[in-house]
Amino acid sequence: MGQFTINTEGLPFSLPYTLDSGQAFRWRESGNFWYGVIDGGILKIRQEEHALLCSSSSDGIDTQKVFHYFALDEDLERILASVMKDRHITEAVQMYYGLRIMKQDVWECLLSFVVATNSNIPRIKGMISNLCERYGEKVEFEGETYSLFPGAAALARATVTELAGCGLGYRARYVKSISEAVDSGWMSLEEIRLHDYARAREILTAEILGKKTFMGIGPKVADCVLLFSCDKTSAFPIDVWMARVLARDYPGLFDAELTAKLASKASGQASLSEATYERLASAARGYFGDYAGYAQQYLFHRERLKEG
DNA sequence: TCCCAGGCTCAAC
DNA sequence: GTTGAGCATGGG
Repeated sequence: MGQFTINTEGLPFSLPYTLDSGQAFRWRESGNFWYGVIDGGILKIRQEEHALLCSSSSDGIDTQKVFHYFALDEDLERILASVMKDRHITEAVQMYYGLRIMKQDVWECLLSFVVATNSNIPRIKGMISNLCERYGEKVEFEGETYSLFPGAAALARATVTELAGCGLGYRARYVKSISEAVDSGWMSLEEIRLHDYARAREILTAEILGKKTFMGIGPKVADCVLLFSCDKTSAFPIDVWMARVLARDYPGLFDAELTAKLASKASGQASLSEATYERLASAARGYFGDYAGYAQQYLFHRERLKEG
């Protein structure tokens, strides 16, 4: 039950670019305000010239929490300067200046991107919304009822059929087994967060006897989770949109063989093998540096909006 | 109606 | 190790 204002003078930040760039799927805009869930409570937020006007459903959500969630404590100017290596990324940065990589909850981020595979953003929002409405705790705020993101225990209790009923399709069994792994403590998301990028990614995509430890988590999902919720800013997720950008604007980064595989991925004809994905992402990380993930997000956002 | 989507799994080479 | 089919579903 708090209202507070955050002074953002001299702090490059765009709330709409950040919330609408495909890194989080639960924020909703209504009447000049954005509504979302942070830390088990509701946050209502609007950006003005030099301030963020905030209201929240709980006292736990304060200036410090909001600052951290939107990564306002990061030196964006320095970060962007470090990735502006060419005219393509420079143009994207200029167009969407102020877009930040949020620091999301790991569990919500992991489930969201597992569910996101081979789907599109509007539909992803629908699937996640269904999961929240059916399995999430309810919170009252300003006379309306909001649903929190369901915990691992609640989803582990659901049957695969029930989960599929949320529109998840074949992803339902991935959600079920990952929920069970987290609920039982077999998979520790907080521990994964503590490792460096390479090790964390190794754990997420590990295999036992030639089979995935956690079904539904491939290299791309892992990169999204690491970038958006584990502070691994060098992670460079490559989906069809990014394959398109790389094939068209960055052919010089890869040899002929990799460029050809990028092109077939970009046109939806084939998906990338784990080894190919790693070669591509590694080249991109090497080129853009420690904040390659920021470059990726600006390029992704621009590419997606080109369609209109 | 058809095509596509913040890909992944699994069998077959 | 690489490749290719199959996958559930709904938005455009």
